[in-house]
Amino acid sequence: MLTSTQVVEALSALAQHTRLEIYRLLVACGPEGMAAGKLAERMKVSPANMSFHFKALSHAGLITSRQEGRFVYYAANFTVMNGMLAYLTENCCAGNPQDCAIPSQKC
Amino acid sequence: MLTSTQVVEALSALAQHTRLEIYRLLVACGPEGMAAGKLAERMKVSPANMSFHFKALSHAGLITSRQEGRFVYYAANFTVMNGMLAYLTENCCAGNPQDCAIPSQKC
DNA sequence: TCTATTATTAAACAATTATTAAAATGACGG
DNA sequence: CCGTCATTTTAATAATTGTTTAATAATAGA
Repeated sequence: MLTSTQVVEALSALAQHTRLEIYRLLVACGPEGMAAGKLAERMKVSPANMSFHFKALSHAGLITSRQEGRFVYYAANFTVMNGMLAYLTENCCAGNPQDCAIPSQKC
Repeated sequence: MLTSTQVVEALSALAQHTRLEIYRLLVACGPEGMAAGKLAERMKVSPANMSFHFKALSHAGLITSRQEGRFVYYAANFTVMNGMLAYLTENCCAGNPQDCAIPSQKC
């Protein structure tokens, strides 16, 4: 279970065009992930800027990294994404995943 | 279907403590929604600041508003939330809602 | 109409974020 | 060790965001 602070952090990390694309790409890449440089080239973003975005994503726990020789591979971590989706579904969707139905009247 | 730009906008709108709480509260409130002032009081936020946050949320399409006498009632709109969840599930979760499984290797 | 109430807008400011360029770190092969 | 490659860090800057205060609408009731 994620705290609301963790959810806000994850939302912030994904609330930016470049980072949402990075995450999408890493999801498609699978558990092996992709080297930082290759990702930077693929996204047409400078390596320094890429590092900045990696930091935001990994601080939120959305990606992991591992060193392999001179390369650093990044990969998507689904745990936080799942936690975020669960939080939004339970707390912001009246508990109805696919069709957020009419919620109970409480005001 | 939401565009990635719409998804980023929705994520940005929710990627802030006060606004996530506003949305949560409005979901719990149901379709009748809640008056702006009451919500501001409940959240311990100044009316002006509240208006600022309302604007972000309604610009993203996450809430709607209606005038009723002197009051303006805000209510959660599930359409965009659903679209956002669908986008994240399909594009950022390898299509596996509740357990984002091991995705296909593409890199 | 005058006044009180409810909410939004505008202006000002502090704080945060995204980007770039330059310097620094760490890893490998000779 | 040296030099090079891959990445990160730092510093500087522009742009965006969140908050406050004051001013402005819009509505309702006396």
